[in-house]
Amino acid sequence: MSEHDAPAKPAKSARPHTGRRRNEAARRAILDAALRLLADADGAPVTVETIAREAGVGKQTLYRWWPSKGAVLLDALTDRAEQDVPAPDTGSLRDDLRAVVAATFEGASAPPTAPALRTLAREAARDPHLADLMREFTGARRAALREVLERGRERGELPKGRDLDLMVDQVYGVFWYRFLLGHAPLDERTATDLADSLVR
Amino acid sequence: MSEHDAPAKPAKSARPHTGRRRNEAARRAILDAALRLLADADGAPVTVETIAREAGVGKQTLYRWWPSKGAVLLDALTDRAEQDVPAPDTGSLRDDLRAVVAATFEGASAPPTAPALRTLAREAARDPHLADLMREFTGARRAALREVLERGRERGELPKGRDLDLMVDQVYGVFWYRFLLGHAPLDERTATDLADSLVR
Amino acid sequence: MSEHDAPAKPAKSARPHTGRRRNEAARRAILDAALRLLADADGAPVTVETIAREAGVGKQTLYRWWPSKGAVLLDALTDRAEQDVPAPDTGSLRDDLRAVVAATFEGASAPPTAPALRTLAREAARDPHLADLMREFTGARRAALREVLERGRERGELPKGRDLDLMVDQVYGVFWYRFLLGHAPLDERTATDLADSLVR
Amino acid sequence: MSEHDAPAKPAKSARPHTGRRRNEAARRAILDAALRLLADADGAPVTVETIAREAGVGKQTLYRWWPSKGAVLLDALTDRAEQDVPAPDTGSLRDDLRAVVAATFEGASAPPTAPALRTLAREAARDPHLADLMREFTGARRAALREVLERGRERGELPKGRDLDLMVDQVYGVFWYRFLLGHAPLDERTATDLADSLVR
DNA sequence: ATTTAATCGAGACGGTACGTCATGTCTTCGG
DNA sequence: CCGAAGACATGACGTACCGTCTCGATTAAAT
Repeated sequence: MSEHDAPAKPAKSARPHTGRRRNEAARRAILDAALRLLADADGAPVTVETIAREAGVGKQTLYRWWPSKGAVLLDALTDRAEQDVPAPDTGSLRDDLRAVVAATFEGASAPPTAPALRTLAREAARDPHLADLMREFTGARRAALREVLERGRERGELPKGRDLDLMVDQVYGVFWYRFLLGHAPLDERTATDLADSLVR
Repeated sequence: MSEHDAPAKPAKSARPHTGRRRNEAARRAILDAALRLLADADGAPVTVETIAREAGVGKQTLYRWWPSKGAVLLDALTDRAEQDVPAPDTGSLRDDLRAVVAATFEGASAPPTAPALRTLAREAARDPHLADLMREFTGARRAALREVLERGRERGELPKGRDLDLMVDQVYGVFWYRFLLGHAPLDERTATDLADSLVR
Repeated sequence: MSEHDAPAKPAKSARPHTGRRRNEAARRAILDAALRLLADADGAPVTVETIAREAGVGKQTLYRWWPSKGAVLLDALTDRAEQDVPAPDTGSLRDDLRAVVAATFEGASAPPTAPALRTLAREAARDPHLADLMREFTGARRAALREVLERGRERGELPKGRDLDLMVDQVYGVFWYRFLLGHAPLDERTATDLADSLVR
Repeated sequence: MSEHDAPAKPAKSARPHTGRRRNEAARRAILDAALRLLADADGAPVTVETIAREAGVGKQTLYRWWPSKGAVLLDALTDRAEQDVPAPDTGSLRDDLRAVVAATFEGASAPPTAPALRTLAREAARDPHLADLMREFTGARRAALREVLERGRERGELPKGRDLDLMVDQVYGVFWYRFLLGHAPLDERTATDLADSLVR
């Protein structure tokens, strides 16, 4: 996820690489600065210029490695939250579901992540490139949740006919809808209710 | 891209301005132009400048009557789709719900509305003012749906403990989530499944 | 010289002008700021951004009225030094010539003008647009000097065969050559010697 | 514009790099490329990047051997036109002068040199380093011409009081002034007239 | 019938951010 | 250790929109 399609392209056979290598420190500085700004400015602009200055980096370096500002932001976010797609397997669908939903709600509501995620969504709205990346990102999340549901169905905890994709979207739909509009809470109670409403 | 110098039929002659009273023709021209651009440019910018030019109107006229570009866009959209909040009352919660959900899905997927709504959501992401308006707009929709649910509960079709707000958000959450990401259909089948999953 | 071709363009008959008029204060502020920077920074960059900031003006305003940074600089310089093309008429070619050359040398060496003129020449080297303007500007100067010479020739102070254009270029050639390279002085003594060498 | 992706025959194969010793072939390739670009792009930018690419050379190789881009350009030009400072000695000042001036005019007007020289002057305007080199270069030319004049004065062809430096600058002043502005010719007729006007 | 005042189209204004370009330095690798 | 490749920090460039602010012309209501 850290790049987009870094791999392969062996091409020119004999010359695997020439020239100075990518500066890992600069990459980190950029992602850190991006995350910091994303978190600090709750919904505020977050300009490319600011990220670059904050990271002590030239704008060009940023544009060299990421196709758009949004890509940096998403990268910054996922790079940190890489592993936290839980997908537990307790043997009970209800429990698994409650855990996943609660973790999703809580993870996204925690102080560093929430504003960052919000800003990210805002940026994705006008940056088609970032929108694609977001689609990819959310796709991964959906897939993880779907697996939990499939396990439950195999255990017979769900009727064969249930539309699993719809169930997944009910979870993430509620999450994003409330997260972005902010008209209702995303607390543990809600998580439990939501999970229960699905496995009824 | 349909922007910079579209044929731009400003209809100059047919709409003299009035003085003293608000010029209704200008208002219509603006809303029409906004809707047209909103629909044409699926996700494209839609600048204030463009709306004004397309409507054959000065920017100030626009800012005189709407507090922000977003307000115009939302106005343009709702002005047309004012009445279509159905809220039927068949006596059966399941049937009412199926109808509302299906109507929501279908109404938003129809050619003129879908791109407009999508663009609107995109604009709302960066325009706090429009975001507020959207909150209001979606609030009205939620209230309408909630009424349907309340009627059902009063008829005993729902247990007392059910969180009606959560049910409402499951409907609109799924709708917006799929509508904006576009990873899964918003067809009649889905509408029925979703409605049924709630009144199980 | 202040613009480029502001006049005329009656065109559309009935509507001589619409929209806000050009802000003369902004124009002055820009020219003043440009001249100040031109003078202060002897050869230093003088960026568009700086001029705009110094003048308290948006960059766009600058680009709206001048086709290039260089145009602003030249305008700033000529706008102030408009009238000082002397072209005296004492009745004696030698005296006229001495006066013109000395005035040219002195005018360009005076503290506010010299650095500005130097910067201008530097900018003209990379800005084709400004180069054109400079050609125009120097052309006017040459024409003025040529008139002095023509008067002298008519009085019989110069043989019919003398190439007046060459004489003019000897004056301005020496001036610019020394002015830009700075290897030799442009003092009154030199002015006299140069004038005398031409009317020998 | 002959820049971004010109056919760019880097002549990759024919010039393997050496290691340890300075690669004379690289030096030649750089000077040749510089001269070619200098001549081709009459007034166009001529970036370091372009020279390097055109020469099939890394930028660093360039900066290792020359202190600035301008140094390369000047080197490229003089390297070729090294010897043509004529300084003839016919015994007649008028004839010597006519020869030098005509040679200067003609040498600089020849197709390969003129655009290169023009670009060089343009670059010198913004590159202080190159400006210094140009000062040196022109200084040498002036010295050569001054010698011719001194010989003439010793032969009594010039009065003791004449300011030789001024005479020199009249020649080179006219040359550069016309060369850079291009408002009048630098032909043989002009050369003769100019020489004659000095020894009158 | 005049005045008055708000409307209209047009468009200039001060800003902010954008994405690109060139410079000169630096780092890496193969020969 | 040279040379090609190319990443890096810097900083100016010219463009796009934003929302505000004049303009002169138009026109309905108040005098």
